[in-house]
Amino acid sequence: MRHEDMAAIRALRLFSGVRESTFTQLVQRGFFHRFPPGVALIREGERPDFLHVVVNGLVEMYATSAGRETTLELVHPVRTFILAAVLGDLVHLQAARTLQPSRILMIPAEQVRAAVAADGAFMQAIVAELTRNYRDAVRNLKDQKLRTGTERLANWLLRQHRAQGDPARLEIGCEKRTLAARLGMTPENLSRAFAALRAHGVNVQGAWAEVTDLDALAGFARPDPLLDVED
Amino acid sequence: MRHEDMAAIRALRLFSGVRESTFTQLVQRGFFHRFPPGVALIREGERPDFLHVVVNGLVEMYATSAGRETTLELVHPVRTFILAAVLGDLVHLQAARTLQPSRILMIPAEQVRAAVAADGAFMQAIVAELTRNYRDAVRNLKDQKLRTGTERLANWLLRQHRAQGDPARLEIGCEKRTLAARLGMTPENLSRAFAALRAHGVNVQGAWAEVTDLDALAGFARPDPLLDVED
DNA sequence: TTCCTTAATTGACATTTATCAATTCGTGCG
DNA sequence: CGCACGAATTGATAAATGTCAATTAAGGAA
Repeated sequence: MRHEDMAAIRALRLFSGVRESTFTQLVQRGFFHRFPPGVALIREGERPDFLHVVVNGLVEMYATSAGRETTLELVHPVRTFILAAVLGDLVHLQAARTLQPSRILMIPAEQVRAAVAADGAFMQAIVAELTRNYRDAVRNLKDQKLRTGTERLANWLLRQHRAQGDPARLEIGCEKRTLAARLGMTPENLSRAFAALRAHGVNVQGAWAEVTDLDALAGFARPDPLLDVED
Repeated sequence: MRHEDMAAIRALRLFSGVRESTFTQLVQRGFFHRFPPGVALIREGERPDFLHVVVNGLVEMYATSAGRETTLELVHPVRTFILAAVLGDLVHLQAARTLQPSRILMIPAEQVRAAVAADGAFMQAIVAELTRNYRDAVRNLKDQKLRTGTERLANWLLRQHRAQGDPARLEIGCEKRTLAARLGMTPENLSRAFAALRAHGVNVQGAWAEVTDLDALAGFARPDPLLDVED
């Protein structure tokens, strides 16, 4: 494994404060895997074999029911996913697939559970991480229930803009169809939402969006610190 | 405190396996409070003072943004709420108010955090509880994104029917306006959804709903074990 | 009981969102 | 380079949901 990958993984909140021996054991018992885009990593309803860490690429968490499908989250590097299922050995409520060529560290679930029992600091970090996951889910639920599709897009753009360091042009970072599913709308309606935001200082051009009038966009989006700012 | 209340609280997943001394200290440092209906217990954006346990009555968790409001959860006895915020000393993402006269045990947040540090079994129980909360939130998000309003109502009825022991008539348990907000729709649309379900074996009469044709209702609702069955 | 207040329902209409179809755009491959 | 394929956009229409207004139903207080 590359040294900078290791450092990035070590820097994860999930491992902050854990003993060096705990961390090295977890990583050494795990293994890296490369996947092309479109590979199913996790299926709904199955039990977890590995805790996953996206080191490179992009992973989509999605869910289906009665023939419909939606995207719940996009997992960028460096982040873990399916922690809750691994800890409780519970069936996956979400499926996962690669959207881009991705390198993923897979740590055997049994190792994670053993490490939790052995290292109190790791358990503390896990409590913090689960708290974060829970609160992100609540924020997503509020976003979905309290805002229209165009408002969700506007606020997503504001969050991205900020996360990317307030650039002149921000990168969308995934196909628009994926963004649409993530925001809980159809691709057609995402197009119309982008069109509607032209009147509020947003210009889309392919995979990039230019924010020409931040105040106008914020005026329309009405961002809410409890919804749009992480802890 | 009544003995049966104490027993019910002790039986909470959150306290399963914790040392007797941990439990008694938490409860003794806490205190009971009675509230009439409609009392604001928690405000969004504030920091947690107490971990709450609903021992009696009914509490609504709700959230607002940009002038809109929605219900995220109804907390029935005996259940805790705002655990995640208490553990991390994080601002509340949800507000809480009583819907019925309620008795609530309030445990100082500082006590909870101290107990976590002192009792490993308590921390384990907390990991399990946070996992559950997270997964419930994910289920709610899937419900919201993958189903129409009428389908959410149909599946809610199926879950209630089962939870109440498959009775001939099930109790709705709250005002319809509250149920509407919980299901992410307006009271008007809830009325229409109930009307639509008459064709699928459901008869509403005031605070009760009669399921005359379970198969028909299930055929319409298309319940999903990953969505409608708890772990 | 009767009155009064609020919840619930119903209807008419507006808005939002989804669906289907038809182009257009963009990118990668031959 | 041009072609081919999938993504994205646009238009037309339908379905779902929200809003406003009016009416009915239900529950609590005098």
